Amino acid sequence: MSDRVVPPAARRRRRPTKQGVVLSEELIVETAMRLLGEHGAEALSVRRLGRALGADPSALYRYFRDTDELLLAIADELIGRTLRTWRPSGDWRADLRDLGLRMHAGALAQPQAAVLSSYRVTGRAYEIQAVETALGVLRGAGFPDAEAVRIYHAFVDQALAFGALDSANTALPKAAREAEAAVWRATYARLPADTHPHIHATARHLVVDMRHSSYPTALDLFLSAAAARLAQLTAVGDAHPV
Amino acid sequence: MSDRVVPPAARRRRRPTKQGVVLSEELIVETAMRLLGEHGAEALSVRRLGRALGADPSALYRYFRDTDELLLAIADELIGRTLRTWRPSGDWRADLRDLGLRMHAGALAQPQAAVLSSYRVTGRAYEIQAVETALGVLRGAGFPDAEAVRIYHAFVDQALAFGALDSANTALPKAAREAEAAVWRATYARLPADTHPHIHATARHLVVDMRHSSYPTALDLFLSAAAARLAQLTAVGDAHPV
DNA sequence: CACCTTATGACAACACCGTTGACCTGTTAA
DNA sequence: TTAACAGGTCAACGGTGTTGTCATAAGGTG
Repeated sequence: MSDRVVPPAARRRRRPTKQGVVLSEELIVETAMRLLGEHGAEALSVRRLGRALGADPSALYRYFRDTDELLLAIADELIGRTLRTWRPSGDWRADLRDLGLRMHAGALAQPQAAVLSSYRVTGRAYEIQAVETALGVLRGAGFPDAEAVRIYHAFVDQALAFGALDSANTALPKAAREAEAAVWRATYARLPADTHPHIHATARHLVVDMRHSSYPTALDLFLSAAAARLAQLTAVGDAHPV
Repeated sequence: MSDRVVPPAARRRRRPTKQGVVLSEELIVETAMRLLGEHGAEALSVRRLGRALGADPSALYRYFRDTDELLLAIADELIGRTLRTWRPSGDWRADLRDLGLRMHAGALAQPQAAVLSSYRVTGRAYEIQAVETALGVLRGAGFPDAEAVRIYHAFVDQALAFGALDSANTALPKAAREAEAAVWRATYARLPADTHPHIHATARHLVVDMRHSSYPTALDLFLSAAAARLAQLTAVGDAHPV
C-alpha cells in the first residue's frame, strides 16, 4: 500500500480516534519528541507512540510512510527550533560561531532525537532554510562558491557530529556515565610515568578537560582555519582580479 | 539469569554444536564481522548470527551477556586493527593526519560497531595506548601540557564524531541512502534563485560535494589551526623564555 | 574403566517490533 | 439527503532479543 499517506495540504476530514484524539502530523511529532525526552530512545516505537496518542498504531501510517519518515520529521522540527531564535549580526565568524553553538545546544536539548537524526538529510522546509542561511553567511563573507560549499559542508557536519557524539554520551544510562567518568580518575590518572609518560605528565589536565565537550575548542579551531583560508583566497583574488 | 556468561579463561569444555561447530568468543566476533561486511548492518541479528555459526541463537548468550556486549567486543577488535598498522614518522602534522584518516576509515569498515561505540570510554589496553601515542605526538611537537590535552581532546573527538556520523550514513538501508542522494539532486538543485539565491547559485557544487565525507576537509582545517596555534605559542615562548 | 558434575548447547516460549490488507464508519461535498 | 472516501481499526505475518528449562557430552576423579 503505497498511497496510504495523504499530503498534509489535502487533509480535510479530521476524524477522532476511538479515544477521542484528533490526529495530525504536528501532534504525532510532538508526542514522539515527548516520548523520547521522557523515556529515552528505545521508548519510540510505532506501537508505543500509538498508545501514547490514544490511537491504533497503524493509524500513524496514514501520516508517515514508515518510521524513517517520522524520524525525518522529528529531525526537521529539531532544526526548526534551533534556527527560530538565531539572528545574523553581519560578522560571518561570529554568526557561524553562534550558529554552531546553537546547533550543538539544540542537539543536547533533545539527545535521543539528535542521535537518531543527526546523520540524515531531510530535504524538508527547516533544513532547506538552514542550508540557505549558512551558505549565505559564507558567500557574504567572500568565499567563492566551491569553497563556500566545502566549508559549509565541514561546518555543518562538525556541528551535527559533535552534537550527536555528546548527545549519545548524555543519553547513556546514569551508571554507565559515572563509570566512564571514573575511568579517567581511576585508570588514566594512575598510570605510572615509566610506561605511560605522556598520560602521566598530563593526567591532571586530562581529568578536568575530558569532562567537558570539546566542541567549542574544535569550533574555534575550525573558524580560525576558515578565516586564514579566506584571507589567503582574498589575497590571490586581489592579485589576479577578474 | 545473570551468570550465564563464563569468563573466557574459565572455559574448558568445548562441546560442538549439533552441526559440529566448536564455538568461541573469537569465532563469534569473527563471524559477526564477516556477516556485517558481507550483508550490511541489518544482517546482524542474534538469530542470523546463530544460523551463520551453525548453532542455536541462544548459545551465544553463553559468551556475551547481550548484543551490546557483543558489539563492544567487535569495536575493541576494530580499535586494535586500526592502531596495529600505524607508524609515526616524526612529523607531528603528518602523523596526526594519518592517524585521523585511519580512525575514520576504521570506523567506516565496521559502521554499526562504530556508531555504537564511538562515544564510549573503555579504559582498555588499546584505547590507553592510543591516548598515550597521540599525546606523545602533540607534546613532541612542542605543545605545552594543558594545550596538548585540549588539542588532543578536540582531535580525537572530531575523528570519532565524524567516524560515527559517516558510519551511520553508510549503515543506512540502501533505499534510505539512495533517497538522500536524490534529495540533493531533486530538491536542492531545483530551488529557484528568487527564494533561495545561495542554494541556487551553488547547487552544482552541493550535489557533488555532499556525496562525500567532509572529514578530510575538517581534519585539514583542524591541523592548520593547530599549527598556527603552535607557532603563536612558540613565538610567545621565545619572547619570554622560562 | 565408570561415575559424577556441570558447562554448554538446544528448544520453546515470551513479549516485543514494523508493516499491511481488509474492513468499517464518520465527515464532508454535492 | 446521500454517496464517496479519508482515515481509524483490526488481525495477522514474519521478524526481533531474550530467558527458563532440559538434555547431554566433556572432563575430572577414583
